[in-house]
Amino acid sequence: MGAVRTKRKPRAVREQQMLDAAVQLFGQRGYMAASMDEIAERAGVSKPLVYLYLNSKEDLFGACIRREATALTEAVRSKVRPDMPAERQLWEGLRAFFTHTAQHPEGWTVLHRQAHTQGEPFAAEVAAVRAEFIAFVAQLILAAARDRAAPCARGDGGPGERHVPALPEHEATGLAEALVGAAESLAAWANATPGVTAHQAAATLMNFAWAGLGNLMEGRAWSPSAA
Amino acid sequence: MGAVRTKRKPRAVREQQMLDAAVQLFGQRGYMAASMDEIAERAGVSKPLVYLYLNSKEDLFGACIRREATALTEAVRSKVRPDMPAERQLWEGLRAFFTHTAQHPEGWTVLHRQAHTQGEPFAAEVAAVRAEFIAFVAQLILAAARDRAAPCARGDGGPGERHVPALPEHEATGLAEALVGAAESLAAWANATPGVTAHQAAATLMNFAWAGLGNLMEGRAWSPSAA
Amino acid sequence: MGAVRTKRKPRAVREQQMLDAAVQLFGQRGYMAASMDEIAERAGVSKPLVYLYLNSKEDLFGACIRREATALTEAVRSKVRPDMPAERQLWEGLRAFFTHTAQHPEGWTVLHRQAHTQGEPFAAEVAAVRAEFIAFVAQLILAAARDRAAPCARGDGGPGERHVPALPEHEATGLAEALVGAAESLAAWANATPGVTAHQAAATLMNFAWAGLGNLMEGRAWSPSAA
Amino acid sequence: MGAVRTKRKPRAVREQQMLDAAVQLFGQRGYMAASMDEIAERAGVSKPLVYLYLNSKEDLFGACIRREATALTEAVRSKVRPDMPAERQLWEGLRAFFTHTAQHPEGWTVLHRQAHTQGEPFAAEVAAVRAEFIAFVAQLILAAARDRAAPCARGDGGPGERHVPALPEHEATGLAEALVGAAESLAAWANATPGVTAHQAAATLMNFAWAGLGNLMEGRAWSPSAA
DNA sequence: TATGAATGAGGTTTCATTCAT
DNA sequence: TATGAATGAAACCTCATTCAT
Repeated sequence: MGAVRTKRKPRAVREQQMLDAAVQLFGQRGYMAASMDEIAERAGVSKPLVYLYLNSKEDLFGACIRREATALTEAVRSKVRPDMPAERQLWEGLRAFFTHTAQHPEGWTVLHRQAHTQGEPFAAEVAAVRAEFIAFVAQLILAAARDRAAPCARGDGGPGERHVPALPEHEATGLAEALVGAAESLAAWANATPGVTAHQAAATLMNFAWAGLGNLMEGRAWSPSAA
Repeated sequence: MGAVRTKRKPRAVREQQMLDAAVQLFGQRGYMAASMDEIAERAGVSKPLVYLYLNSKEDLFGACIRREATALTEAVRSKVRPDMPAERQLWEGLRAFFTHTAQHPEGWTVLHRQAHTQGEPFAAEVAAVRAEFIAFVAQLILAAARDRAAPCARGDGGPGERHVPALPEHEATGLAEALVGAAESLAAWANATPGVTAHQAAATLMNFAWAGLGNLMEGRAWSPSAA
Repeated sequence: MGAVRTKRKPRAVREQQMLDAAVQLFGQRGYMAASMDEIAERAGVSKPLVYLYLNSKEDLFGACIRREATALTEAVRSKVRPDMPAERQLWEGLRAFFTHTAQHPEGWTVLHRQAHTQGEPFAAEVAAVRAEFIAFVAQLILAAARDRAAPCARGDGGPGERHVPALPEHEATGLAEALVGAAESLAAWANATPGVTAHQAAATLMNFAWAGLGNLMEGRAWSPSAA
Repeated sequence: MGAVRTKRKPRAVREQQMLDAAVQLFGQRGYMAASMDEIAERAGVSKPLVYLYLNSKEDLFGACIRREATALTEAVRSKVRPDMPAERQLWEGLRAFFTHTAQHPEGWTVLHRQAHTQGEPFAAEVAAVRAEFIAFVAQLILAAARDRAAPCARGDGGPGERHVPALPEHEATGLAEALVGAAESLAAWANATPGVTAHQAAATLMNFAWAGLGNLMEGRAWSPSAA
């Protein structure tokens, strides 16, 4: 069965067909359970052609990961301008993220679920992309901390004013990790829950995170002793 | 080569050996890449015995998931008493969660990474456990909302007092999803980052989440128009 | 069709069946053209069993080479006693060699034809066995040279007597190489020519070689200028 | 990667390029392990062109064998004149043989090693060439026998003179087989041993063979009872 | 209870070969 | 003349699973 087998397309076209099929199947079944037979069939080509163009199952998987990671990164980057205030950057970034993952659910599954599961070449590859995201978010958090601190610094300097130290970088990374983790989880949830839009998911997360971060930066840290 | 093969142990003991081996290997290699041969060898028994006791690879994987899910649930439940305030419940629950995942990294990997990537029987099983967690956390959030609302309600009732409506359940679920997602992510991060203790991970997450939730419940919701 | 598939034999038996089949097919078709499918079928077992016991096609081929090389070496060694005179040792060795190669033609083909053809692991293996043979024959030639020289030395010592220098080792190796090459070639010829017995082949080669060697050692070397 | 692909060469040139590449690869890897892909690449042409000119892998291999066999035969034949004495013919022929095999090692490998190991079409082809060589050498041996016998016959006819019967043809063939086998073996040995020249190899073999043959023809046959 | 012996089915990969231009 | 695009067939190898003891 499979797709109709059209003939004699240029290489680039066929390669995209293959990657599309592969992302779908890797997303649905996982790396090992997706067979090259099935991928070739869904791409509408014969198996040898897949090997001719993409070399091996591992290489094919790697190509999928790279394509999807690049697409996601681009989608987010294109919406985030460095001259926006940090808060706005975060909001736009999250919206782009949830929008993209909603439009490419299999791609997102491959990146989020499957790539980690396989051995070192792939785990490392997605880990690198993810680390970039984390670092970016950590920078935003630090920038936001400065943004909030500035008005205070410009304040009256009266006796009640507490100096707000810059958030330690190490702490910012932990927070970024939490935020990104929450985002990843919400993306899967939004994809699986009908009626939840990307906009809503982004708003939920901003609600959850932003105000909390604000409090935190103003020195009102939560402490176990309070509980 | 393989564990020492001692003889004639009672069934329960043998079964635990097998599950231990299986959890290790499923965690390290994934469901498909872990072979029954290797599992049997690492368990120190012959392959037919594995089949005699656990029926099939699928059943074995299911048994692993159930055992690990139960253990994790138990670990958390045993630390959370319903008569604690919601905030304390959340704190203790998170601490238990991070402690357990740190002590059973392969089990956590099986639940978090591997179970999702296989077909329906397992994804559903682990999703069910996760849904319980989410529901529990959502309840805590709603309870906390009430806790915070109560003092206000008991307040002076002066003109400035705004009535805080109960957080809508749907919203609470989204927040719980985000919190649990953040927790899962932090668990993996803490396991992979030397020097991060379960205590610290829990505190980071409380810091991140709790204050924000508080703000949110007091009506200071974040809104995109502000950005 | 293949052999009748009898059941539940002990491992050692099955392994010999497999090696028998493999030697036959490797001999007839060559390493690459012989398929594991066909080997398994001819051995009367399923393919996975071949892999279970012999690991891989390469290992199987290696096992064949080692078995056949050992058998040939043993056959020759068992007939050659170091206390025989060199001439007798050579004769008995050649007879044993031609007898064995006549009785195990496929084994001989594997050693002589196929093993060289494949990459390094095997070429080296047979080259090692062959080098042992060459060295052994070279020793015999040198010993024979001494045997022949001795009576002369015990001669009258008159003015006509020329001292015969020990044959240089390097030369002996070249001669041994030629002799062994001739033997190898004659073995194939004898196998392919009906009516030529091992005894005759051995006698032909002794005729060809021994007298010539004798002349050579007595100083009557052939020289191009004579031609 | 691969040879530079120049354009529009006449067919004969292209064919030689292909045969050159094929002989190299068949010699290095063997018939089955050499792929048409690699041959085409090394020849600097596309694969369909190889098929256009040479039809199939089998035909290509056959063409290689024929080309190399013809070249070797020509090289030897051009140095051997029927009016030379048999001894001289043998010496010149051997020298030409060792010289040619040293200059065309892959071609020699294809003829000596690879052609035999494949199925019937090729083994027969190279066997035919070899049979011609053997027959030629057998004739030389018989001729030499007559050369040697003649002077004796013309001798004094004194009482000690034994009549030397013409060497039986069957015997001559066996001896020729041995000689050619030795030559083949020495060719491989000389190719693999640095510092051994074609001249030396030829001399070694003449030394080994000629004197022995002489003895043999003079009736001093070796006999097992002597050993 | 426990295991050595055995296999059907299916995986990835490669190859010789052809079509359409 | 020459080639990029494409594939049927078959190779090696592994796995989950069962049988007979």
